[in-house]
Amino acid sequence: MNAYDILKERGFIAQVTFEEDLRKAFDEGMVTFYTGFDPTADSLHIGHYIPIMAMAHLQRAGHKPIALMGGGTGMIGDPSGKSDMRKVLTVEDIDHNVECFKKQMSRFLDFDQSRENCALIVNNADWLRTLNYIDFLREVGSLFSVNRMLTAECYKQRLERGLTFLEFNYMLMQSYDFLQLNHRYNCILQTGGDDQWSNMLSGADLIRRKDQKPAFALTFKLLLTHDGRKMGKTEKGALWLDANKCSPYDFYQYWRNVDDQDVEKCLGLLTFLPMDEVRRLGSLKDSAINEAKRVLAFEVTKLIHGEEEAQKAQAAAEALFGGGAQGGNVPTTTVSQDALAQDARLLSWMTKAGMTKSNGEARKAIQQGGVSVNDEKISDVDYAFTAEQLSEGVIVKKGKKTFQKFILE
RNA sequence: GGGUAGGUUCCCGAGUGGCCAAAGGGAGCAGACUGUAAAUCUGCCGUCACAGACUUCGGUGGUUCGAAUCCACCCCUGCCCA
Repeated sequence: MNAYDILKERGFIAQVTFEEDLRKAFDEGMVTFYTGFDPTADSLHIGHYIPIMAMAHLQRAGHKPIALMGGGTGMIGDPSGKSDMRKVLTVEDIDHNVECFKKQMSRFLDFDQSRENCALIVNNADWLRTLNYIDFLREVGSLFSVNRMLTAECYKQRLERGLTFLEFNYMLMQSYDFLQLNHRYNCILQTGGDDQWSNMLSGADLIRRKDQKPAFALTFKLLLTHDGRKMGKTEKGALWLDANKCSPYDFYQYWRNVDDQDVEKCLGLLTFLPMDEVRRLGSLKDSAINEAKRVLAFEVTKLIHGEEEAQKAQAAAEALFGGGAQGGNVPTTTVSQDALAQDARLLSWMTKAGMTKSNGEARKAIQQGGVSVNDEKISDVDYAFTAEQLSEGVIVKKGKKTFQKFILE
């Protein structure tokens, strides 16, 4: 099956240039393609996941992925979809973040150098940080029409709110990246999120105009819920792929709780399950669809955190929601003797464990009857743990879905 | 640089001397109903040692018994002009 059709069938594709030519290129041999990542944080989050999955699919189909780290462009900040100018990062921050990204990506892409289509990681700092301004203007700047740039959707909004020259240049930088990758690696396709469409188009255009060579752009759908909200936001912020920033259990729970209407879409985009299976699971109705959600949560957690962690998360979830039993891998907080002696109150421990944002919130949850300890509802706001209790471990439940285990050190 | 409109709690957005921890909406949390779903209804929604106290309305000073509200200077943002 053609690589393009695989992506299409699984629901990845939002916009493409020269659809038929690109499909043909995939058929004719190995296509080298790239996706850019802005290293503005020290972990990837779920928003990066779709492009990475797409890269993985394409690599499995025999094509060669390049993950381009925006070590240079990260110093500018992409204005697309941002209402305010981004904070400008230091060189040290960016270099650190690039390292973190590399690690996480190696779970999905094959970097084995002995393969012809092994994945590459390239940093655009290599050519951007040493760029000569005059040369750049003559070589690239002369090929861009400001008039046309101003009509691009990504700038329109910012024109009303203010746009700095620094940010305005982002499009040129990104286009120049594509040109460089084309020269260095014969890369002919850029993929990315749909919010990048205009930047990507201008890159492909640059190659076509400068070198009269074919170049393509392909965007993926953003991961949205059926009613158009961005997926992957939790009360703690973005859904990070790093286990320290978002535990495998929480990660599993997020997918276990997706809306019915979004299950099939998520299975197609976020797992490698065959599409027949995806469609079967997606067609389940009423409470039967919980089966599909279990599969989704397990598969996605497995891809990101490994099979062992996924199994632990699933076992913990099933024990907790199945009723009573002390699940194995619930997020756990260890309590030292000293700390207990200082403050044994339930509400302050809930806050320390991150179940609630403040003691006040914990207090309110208790007052409203939303907290139980070992399945026993707590109504006393001043409820305190005892050492005997904690030596066995205690499961605290807030609301229907938030569990935390406390155990004496 | 000049003129002008602004900067309010997680977000949007009211408030123009005491009745303001600050309307309304959204998000979030909890309760009911459910399928660990959605929709709906109800309560909560600055912090704390929680019937009380403390800290917030761009920043710093000032006027006042009392300031988110008035004054001065400063910082930031939009728009118009150069």
